[in-house]
Amino acid sequence: MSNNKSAISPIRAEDFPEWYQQVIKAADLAENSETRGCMVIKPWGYGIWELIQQQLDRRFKETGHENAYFPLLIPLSYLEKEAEHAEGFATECAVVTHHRLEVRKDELTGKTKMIPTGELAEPYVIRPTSETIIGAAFARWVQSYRDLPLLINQWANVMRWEMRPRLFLRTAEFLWQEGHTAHETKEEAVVETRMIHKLYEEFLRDHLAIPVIPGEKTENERFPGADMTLTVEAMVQDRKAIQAGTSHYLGQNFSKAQNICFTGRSGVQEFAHTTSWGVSTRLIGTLIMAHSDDDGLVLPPRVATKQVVIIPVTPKEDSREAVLAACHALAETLRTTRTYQGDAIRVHVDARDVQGGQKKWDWVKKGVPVRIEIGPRDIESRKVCMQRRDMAVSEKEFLDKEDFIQNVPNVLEEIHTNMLARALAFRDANIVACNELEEFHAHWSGENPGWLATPWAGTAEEEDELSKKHKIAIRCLPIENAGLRAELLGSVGKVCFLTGRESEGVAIWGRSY
RNA sequence: CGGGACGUAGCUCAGCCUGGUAGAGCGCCUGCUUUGGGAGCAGGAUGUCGUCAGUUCGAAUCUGGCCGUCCCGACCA
Repeated sequence: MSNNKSAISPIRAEDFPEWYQQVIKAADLAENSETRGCMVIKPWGYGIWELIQQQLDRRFKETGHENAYFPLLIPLSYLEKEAEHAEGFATECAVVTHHRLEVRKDELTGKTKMIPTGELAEPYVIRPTSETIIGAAFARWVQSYRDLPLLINQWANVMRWEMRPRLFLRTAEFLWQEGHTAHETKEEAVVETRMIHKLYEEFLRDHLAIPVIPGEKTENERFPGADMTLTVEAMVQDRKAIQAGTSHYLGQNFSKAQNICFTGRSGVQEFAHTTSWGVSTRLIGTLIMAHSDDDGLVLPPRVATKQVVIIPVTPKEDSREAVLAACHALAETLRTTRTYQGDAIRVHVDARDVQGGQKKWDWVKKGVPVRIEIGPRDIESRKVCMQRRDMAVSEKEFLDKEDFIQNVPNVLEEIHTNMLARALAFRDANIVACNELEEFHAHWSGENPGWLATPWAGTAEEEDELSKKHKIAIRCLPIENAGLRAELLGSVGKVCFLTGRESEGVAIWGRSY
């Protein structure tokens, strides 16, 4: 039975937030758990995270960083050391106050109750981020300028008691990596901050096929306790912005608060300059919203746990075995002789005992880049039927099997390139220059307004007022070569649209997640 | 954390107003038919009705607390 209905309901145009949740469900990526605000990441979702981890971890190590691990629980007093930082996180901390449970049986009902006892003298905070406890370790580890730089990363979970959780985008507990480094000079620390910023930009582009605008946050939007916060901002399909990664130069704020000091080259005690930077499972939410369509998830090939799925077509019992054998043989050939981006092609033969149409749609919804069908007729003609997730579900291409085998890496790369180009075209079509205040105000009344690029010389208070009024924010002040169209940048004036003062640079405004 | 809606089978939901201990569709299992495709027919299994307490002879149904989900707002490194 053919129909032209989409696999996901509602579709994006009808109800974007609901569509997002349905995509996650249909692809079996994650689900809400019984713990408030926390998700269970299911194998198909966790597999994406594992690939993100592997590929990022490789790059961190190439740039000189080492992994370590620090405690989940942070003494409350540590958080109190840096006032601005403490305030920034105060409202979203889970606190551990007891260290044992007393078992009590209700005499009447026989039910068991667990009562927390053994109150702690000093409560612990479940880390919302680890600056303070890693800083405390750095203070012990650093004695001399010869101990610097210290380049540490940890893969960990953190917890922020979010008021409005959303799968992957904002969960109470989430997985991330947090880099923490300490340097002898400001210059070195800033170079580190920018280097990681660039690394994130490239990772998003080259691995997740998401174009981002690299830029700096204004003072209002900065990480609590940072001197400079760099961000990579992605636009998703409802034209909202997602901060996909951040890299902070923390100055000497944390080193002074935590006494990360060392004897410098001239024999004088100096405070280290520190940085921190991170990306999280929010990247998965970002890639879902950036790429998926009304038939479900669309996975960028590099983070697809299965890049090619082979579906046997077995219309008759007597040819079944031959078809299955051909499928497994093709899978084995692809696995052992072909690579994509340095890794063996990840191939899967779907030999489940379910209808072919069902299999096909399952893999469409899961976003597998390439689907291959092989039936008795294809074996005879030495062909395969290829379908690509970046094309319409109904589109098929019959290819000579040997050509296909040769071409698989190119096809995957083509899908990646297509996805990136599509996302880039969408983003560019939805950022416009704005030089007039009236025009600026009018822009935000639309349903899903895109972003504005404006000249800007306002104060923090003026920025705050505009932000609150329209529920927007300056997403970033783009750095040089941020990848924005020259035509767009060319039409941004030199005079601030709000204050009339000479503009200090371009600001990108948008609504965000 | 404020305002609103909701919580019944794996999923989507009906039943609740007018209390008498559960239903549909989809999914699942079995069989037959079908087979380049999200199929059809027949039969079958599955629920301490979110949780705790109260009212009552009796609670999915009435009342209250708590927990959770979704939407709007505040918050969001």
